Amino acid sequence: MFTYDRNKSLGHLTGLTNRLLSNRLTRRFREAGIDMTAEQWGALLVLINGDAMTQGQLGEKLCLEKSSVSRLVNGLERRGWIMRKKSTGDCRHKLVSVTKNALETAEQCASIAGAVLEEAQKGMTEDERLVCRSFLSRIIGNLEQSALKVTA
Amino acid sequence: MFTYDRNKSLGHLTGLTNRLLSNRLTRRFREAGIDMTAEQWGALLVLINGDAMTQGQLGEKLCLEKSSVSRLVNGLERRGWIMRKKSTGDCRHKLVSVTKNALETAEQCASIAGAVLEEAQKGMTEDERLVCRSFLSRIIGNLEQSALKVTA
DNA sequence: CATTAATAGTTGTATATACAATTATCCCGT
DNA sequence: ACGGGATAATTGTATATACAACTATTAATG
Repeated sequence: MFTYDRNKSLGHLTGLTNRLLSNRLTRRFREAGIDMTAEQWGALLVLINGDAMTQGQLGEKLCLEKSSVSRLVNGLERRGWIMRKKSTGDCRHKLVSVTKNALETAEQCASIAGAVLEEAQKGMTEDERLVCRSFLSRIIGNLEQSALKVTA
Repeated sequence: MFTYDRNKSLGHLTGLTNRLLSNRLTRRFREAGIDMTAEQWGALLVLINGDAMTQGQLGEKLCLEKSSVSRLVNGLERRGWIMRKKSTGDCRHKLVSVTKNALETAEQCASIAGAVLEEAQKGMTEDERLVCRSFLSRIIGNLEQSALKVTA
């Protein structure tokens, strides 16, 4: 007969970790009166550190399907965290850039996100945290090639 | 000014890892003609190794909100992988159990899932895989207490 | 230059998830 | 036995995500 210890499965652990992290961060934002989700914050970070880019470029950095980017950007736009602008060159491109309001709130968001990450990694040394991230990076590298149709 | 290396953020890495893993597994199931998602497989595993249980118990094992369990179970039921049955004792409970068909397909699913995990962890020693999982477990333990309302 | 290819984004549809509110049932204290 | 509170599940609503189909625009090729 067939056995499989689900609690020792990497898939189980990463799924749970991700869900807990995302859930916690979104709640902290809400408690702080900031109308932003963990995923929106992830996208915003890319834009803050990378300046204006097209949705396609954003999707590439986030490893997200273009339709998912569309909807993520919808949410960010509706909340006033980003702006869309048609590119002057290629009219198919839409340039996404952060708003002044988002820039002003970013420090607080970063502080909240930092606190959540600290809480998550409590009891782990800097070295352990680094090793943990390096493992995840290796896994991502292994899967990256064919996991998304966009990348295929 | 404010800097934050998103690519070195645990949140970024776990989100990406989880997305890639789930996406890849679901696709492999589809390619094999098995109408099942990675998340459904996760739930099924709990049921296979734990026998019939209420949706609440299933949610506890999966760390899922009850409404999410409802909908996950809907999907599994619609596809014929599980059955719902009102408990004879407490009529509020619904007992969830796997179908014969699910049991028959489980071996193949486990094999596919194993292949995906192997692919994900390619180049990592058994020891490294273990350490990686233990890190994730520690993070989960740190966050578990207050991350879900159900648990609070 | 006109027709065909490719590309960027959006929208339809489906699943996964959380939170709030609702429904149905049970249990407890009086 | 009844009424109030607790509990299990569902449903409404919103976001996150993928895939397929579509639209609009650009590029490429004859």
